[in-house]
Amino acid sequence: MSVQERKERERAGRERLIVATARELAERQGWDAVTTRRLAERIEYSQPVLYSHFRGKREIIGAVALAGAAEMAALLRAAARAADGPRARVTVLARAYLDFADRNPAVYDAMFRLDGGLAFAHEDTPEPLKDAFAALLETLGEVAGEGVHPALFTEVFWAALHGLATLTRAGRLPPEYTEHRVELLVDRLATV
Amino acid sequence: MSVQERKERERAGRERLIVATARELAERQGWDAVTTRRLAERIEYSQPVLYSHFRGKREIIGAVALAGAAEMAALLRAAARAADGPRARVTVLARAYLDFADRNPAVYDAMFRLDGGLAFAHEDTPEPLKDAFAALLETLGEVAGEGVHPALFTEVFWAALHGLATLTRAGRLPPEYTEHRVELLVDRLATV
DNA sequence: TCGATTGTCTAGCAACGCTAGGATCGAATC
DNA sequence: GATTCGATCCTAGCGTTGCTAGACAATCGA
Repeated sequence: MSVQERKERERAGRERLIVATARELAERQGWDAVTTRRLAERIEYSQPVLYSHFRGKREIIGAVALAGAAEMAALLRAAARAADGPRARVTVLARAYLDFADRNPAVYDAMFRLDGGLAFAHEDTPEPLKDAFAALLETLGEVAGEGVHPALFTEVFWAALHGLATLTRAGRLPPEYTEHRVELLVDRLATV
Repeated sequence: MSVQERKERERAGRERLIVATARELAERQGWDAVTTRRLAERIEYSQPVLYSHFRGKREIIGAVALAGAAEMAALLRAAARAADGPRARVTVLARAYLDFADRNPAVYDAMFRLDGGLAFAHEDTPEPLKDAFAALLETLGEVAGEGVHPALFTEVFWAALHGLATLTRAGRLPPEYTEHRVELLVDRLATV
């Protein structure tokens, strides 16, 4: 029995290694550089081993996305806790979101831009993703305003942040005015 | 002299054929299906011919993006013209934008999600892209509000639309409430 | 009519995601 | 302690990708 448990532990450890290595490689050189060959080499196993853990590259991206979502949710909650008052919380939340996207572009892409084979906006959405949205909702729901559904408000606010994050990184928006854009967004969207 | 002109016309025609075929194929089966081989087969030339017109696949995506930008700019202006009053213009503009993204997902991706090797937010940005932004600015600048730079306001509004478009199509946002989100966005962002 | 130039194609390179099938190793049995 | 047997892992290879070198043919100027 203990032998089998040890094997399962080792297997789980190797799986974490795969995900962490994929993330690191993607963050350092972009997702295009995350090939099954390179990834296999880094973890010091052969290619087929990857396929005993994941169906394919897509699922590896999905695993990175889930880990990232958990991390992001924690960061957002920590940021919100550190501010006083609904309005201030929204501002620091927005900054924290964009900061996360800026510091972890590959993880952010795995979560929201790439196809990681994950379900969204359904009841079978993975827990970490639902929780990341919940983290946004907790703070943004406070400033949705009268008669506006908090979830709908959160979706709109989130979409705006997502747009700013992706367009800025793609070079579509000059980065120097990000702070002004955030201020404008919070000013207009948040009631109070 | 006339011979050379004829050849140049034929060459230009073939280039348009390449771009149109790439667009059609991408729209029908997604950009992944747009391989140099398939594209060459459709235009009834061999692969290397593509490389005598474009540096590579990236530049073909870029060409599709430019054509799409011109088309989008015209559509946005037509939509805005059809509405009376600044506020109504903003609403139809937003709907027209999301509609374009929804009807031409591959072109939209070429413009704003994929790397088409185009410059952005610089003075050497291609004219069609600057003009598409200008089309947004013309309508959105009217409702930026006192003391808010029209371009900055346009960027924020655009980012929100872009977020809604991409997150919805990726299945991150349920599509059934799109109209409510647009209403909320216009309500809050537009002054007047 | 002949050489040069232009245009196009065939063939092939390295790298990709993914998989079939054989070797190897460790645990359980006699 | 030797032997079987199943799980584990690797070698090798398939089909496809973007892109290119070099051969070949058609066309033009002299």
